[in-house]
Amino acid sequence: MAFSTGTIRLAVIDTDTGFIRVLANRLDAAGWEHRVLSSGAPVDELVAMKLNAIVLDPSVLGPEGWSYLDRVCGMLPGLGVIVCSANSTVAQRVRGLRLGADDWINKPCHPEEVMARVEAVVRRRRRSQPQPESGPLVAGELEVRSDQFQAFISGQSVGLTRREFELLQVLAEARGTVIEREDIYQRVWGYAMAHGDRSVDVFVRKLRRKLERLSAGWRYIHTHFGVGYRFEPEAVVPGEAEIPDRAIEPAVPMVEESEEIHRT
Amino acid sequence: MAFSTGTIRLAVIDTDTGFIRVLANRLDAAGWEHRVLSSGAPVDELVAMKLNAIVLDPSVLGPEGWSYLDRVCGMLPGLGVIVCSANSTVAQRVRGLRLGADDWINKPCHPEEVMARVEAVVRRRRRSQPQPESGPLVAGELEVRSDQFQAFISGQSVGLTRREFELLQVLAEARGTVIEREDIYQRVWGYAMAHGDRSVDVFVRKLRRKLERLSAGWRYIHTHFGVGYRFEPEAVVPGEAEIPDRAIEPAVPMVEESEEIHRT
DNA sequence: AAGGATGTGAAAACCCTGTGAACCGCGTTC
DNA sequence: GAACGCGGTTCACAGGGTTTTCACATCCTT
Repeated sequence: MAFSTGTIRLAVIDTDTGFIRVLANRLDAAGWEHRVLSSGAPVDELVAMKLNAIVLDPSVLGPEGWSYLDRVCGMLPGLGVIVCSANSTVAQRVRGLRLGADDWINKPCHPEEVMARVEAVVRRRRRSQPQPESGPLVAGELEVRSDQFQAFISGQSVGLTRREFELLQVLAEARGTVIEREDIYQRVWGYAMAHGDRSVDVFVRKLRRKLERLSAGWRYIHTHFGVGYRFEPEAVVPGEAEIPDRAIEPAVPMVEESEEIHRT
Repeated sequence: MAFSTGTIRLAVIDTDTGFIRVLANRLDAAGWEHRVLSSGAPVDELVAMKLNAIVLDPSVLGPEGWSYLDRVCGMLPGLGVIVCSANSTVAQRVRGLRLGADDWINKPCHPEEVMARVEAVVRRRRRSQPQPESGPLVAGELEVRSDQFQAFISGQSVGLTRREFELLQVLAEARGTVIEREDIYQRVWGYAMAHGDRSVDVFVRKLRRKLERLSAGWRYIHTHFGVGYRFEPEAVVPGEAEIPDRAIEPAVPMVEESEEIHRT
């Protein structure tokens, strides 16, 4: 499972329009979620934004700068704080860093460097902060627990192998979205899928079988012909199941055909 | 692994005598344990020093600078790396930070600022693991006492060596959670696991053997094929003999039976 | 109906873990 | 100073679980 950088949520607190515009461009290009604030937001608002880091120019806060910095660092020990100011002195930088800032950059500065420093700060924070562990993902009767590398149905382990589990996780995390085979392969195997490789199909088969054994009344993985697969827990209606002429795949009841097997 | 909170252990890799002398004075005054190296030490030597951070001037390494930086950051993800160089370009700083450096300072610089930045980096790394040390951890018949670097079963010492104890501690602290081999190695040995290293397996074997000798009725360490190990005390049910009764592939047999290769 | 795509079952290839023992480096003992 | 005990590392092999590969059946779109 190779997560790329994992997108970063960032807030920029500054009023220097030139700097902001250039930086925002780069942030957009890199796909970071960001927001620009023209004044110091209350700490609880920052909390609500669920940020990874903030870039702060203390000059927009005036004399309140130090106390604001202190408050933010104290209240949000998990937040990365990068100060970016013009004309700072050594004493100021030392004071800021001791107060809890993670880095202090001098303007003018290159947006690429700002981003690299934010990355460095967030990287180190993530490494040490054992992730809050997003609670177990639940869907239908299924429970996917990433801390166990395993899925459970009514408390029982589904007995998935590592690959099977990662496949399920990739699909389940995209709940409701169709993912193409190439993407699935890329995300689970970590490299590009060779032409004609059937691994994904085979693993979907194994997954379906194991899930079905413990959760017979539900269907979780749906096929989208010519595209890929989609995860979506759906209770099987007794009446329209088990169509005799298609003993193998009742997961695609004819009634829903246009919905199930449709290449958009 | 767990360093005390106060003092910082630092290595300075530089040959700039003026800079070194001034910095060393401050470090002494602050009571930091430090060492000056005039060339890049092999990674395993750095490991042995149990450092919190290094301050590195890549110019002493010549063209090897980048690869050295890469190697150090890759092998010692827990080490704080502060690069301190003269005449660096934005591109160089970005590259260094992306390679894994935590900060990049330009010379000339004030020693106080260097120290403040080192503190900031180390603080980031520590902030999360302030495990105020809970009392002795008890699991099944086992009692893990970190204050004695030893585990006990019904009052008797299990006779663990240091590595064995640290392995047990890492696993036991994560009670119930599967930990991957790479993570285990990283946390116990302190640096990245080389591909193909079997140390973890060997130590798990030793641990299991010693635990079993004094607590025959319990199993503590469970294997998760293709992933790693999980600590969880489980009483052995007399009725269920260790008969590897691998019946005719029930596909999802693992309800709660196999004890050695147990994947929940 | 043709042709490409997916479902299936099983064999073959590959990789992981358990295990015992040799091998090293170090500090202690004789 | 050499032998010895200890802890840690590296090897090699066995056994078996996992992944990949195949061949064929079935299904969908054109």
